Amino acid sequence: MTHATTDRILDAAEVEFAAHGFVETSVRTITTKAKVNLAAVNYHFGSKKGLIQAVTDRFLGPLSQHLQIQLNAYEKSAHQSQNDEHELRILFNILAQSCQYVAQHNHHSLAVFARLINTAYSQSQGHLRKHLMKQYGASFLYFMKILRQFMPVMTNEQFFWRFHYLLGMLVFSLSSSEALLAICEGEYASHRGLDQIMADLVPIMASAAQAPILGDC
Amino acid sequence: MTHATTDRILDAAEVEFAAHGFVETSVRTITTKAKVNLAAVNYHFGSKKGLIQAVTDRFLGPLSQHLQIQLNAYEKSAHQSQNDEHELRILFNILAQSCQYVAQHNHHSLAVFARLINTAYSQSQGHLRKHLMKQYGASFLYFMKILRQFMPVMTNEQFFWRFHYLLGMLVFSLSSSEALLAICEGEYASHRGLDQIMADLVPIMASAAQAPILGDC
DNA sequence: GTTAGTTTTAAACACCTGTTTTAAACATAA
DNA sequence: TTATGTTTAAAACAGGTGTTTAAAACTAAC
Repeated sequence: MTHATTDRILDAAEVEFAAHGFVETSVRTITTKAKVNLAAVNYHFGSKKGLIQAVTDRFLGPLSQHLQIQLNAYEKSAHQSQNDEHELRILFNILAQSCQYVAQHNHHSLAVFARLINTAYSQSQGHLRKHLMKQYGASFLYFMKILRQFMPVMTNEQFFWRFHYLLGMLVFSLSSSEALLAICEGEYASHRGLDQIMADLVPIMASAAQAPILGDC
Repeated sequence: MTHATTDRILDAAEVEFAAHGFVETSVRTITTKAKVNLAAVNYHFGSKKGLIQAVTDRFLGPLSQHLQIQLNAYEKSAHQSQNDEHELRILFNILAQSCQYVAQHNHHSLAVFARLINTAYSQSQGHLRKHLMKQYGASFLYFMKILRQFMPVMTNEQFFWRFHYLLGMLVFSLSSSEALLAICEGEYASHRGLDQIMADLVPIMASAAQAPILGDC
């Protein structure tokens, strides 16, 4: 065992952050759940901020790596783009499968990750956003660059916003999946896992990506 | 003047909550910005929770009322449904305009509202969610009922999830608008307000509502 | 003008926060 | 074993949190 302490801290922090947000969860509850001394967080991660970044890194590192490889393979293979929507579905499917690949050993971690991104954007955690962009910006800019080719009929600005609208749908759906499952509990027979949700979203995102831009309705 | 104090508190709280979230903003900063004594919040609203509820009620009350009236008017007028997508756009536009109508005097309230919905759904224990559903659920079930007619080619279960995917896109986009604006600050010339975002989303949601359901990609 | 009810004020309360400190325990190599 | 570096431990630190208290100020009715 290399460092059981840091891993236990990361595991506990992941769960608590996802459940209650960054600000609402204290270092003390994390160290208590991890059965670790209070000072361990500052010793191993420097600060609470450092812990937050470490938690997200543990997920985003493998994700961006896997995504980059898949996108490289996609670009290498000839795509005579028969159809923009078809290519968009392939690309969103790559994103979905990269997420599932990273979360395959820990099914909770995908929901946790989505909630982390969600809170990073909706709680004004500017430091986290900047860190994420600095660390993993390249992978996602790469994804955006490829995606851009199949969303030609819009300006760069419109594309930027459209992309984040789509990303928002994905992030929110995953991070509120527990609540939604609780709502329709007993209502519907089939149970929807996160993989099912992501599969649902692929064609929806592809359609939404191609929706026209209207000045007025 | 009936109650300058409570109104000043609500106004200040709205701005701060929208900018920094519920947890990150302290009662002290609110009372300072409102130029009101610290104890005023607890005197007039009982607690910080009470203040949060008052802020959101000031938005959700008129919103659900306005929405209900508009939907009633929509149903009364004959709609020979030439086209599902067209009707969907009209309905999402009604939702968007209801939000804008309520937020016309205080632009921050919409972001606050979106943030509240977001946290209500991503919190694992949905006390807030249940409260909102009890108070304003009727209006939104009404909205869902009308929407359902123009999304016929899916089961009730599929409709339920699809609806929340769309809602998620709206909620996330509004509640993280501040972060998105910070990201593309200086990058693009035109400033995107919340009303612009909502206008963007109307055709996108209509397209996403009609996206096909695929077993596999 | 006096009284009763409401609102505002300043101070204090009790508690929780992230972080630091100092000493002890542990591990590893000479 | 001794020496060295790393990790853990308990305690304290300095500051911020929501809330409460008790006195003061104000407002309106009689």
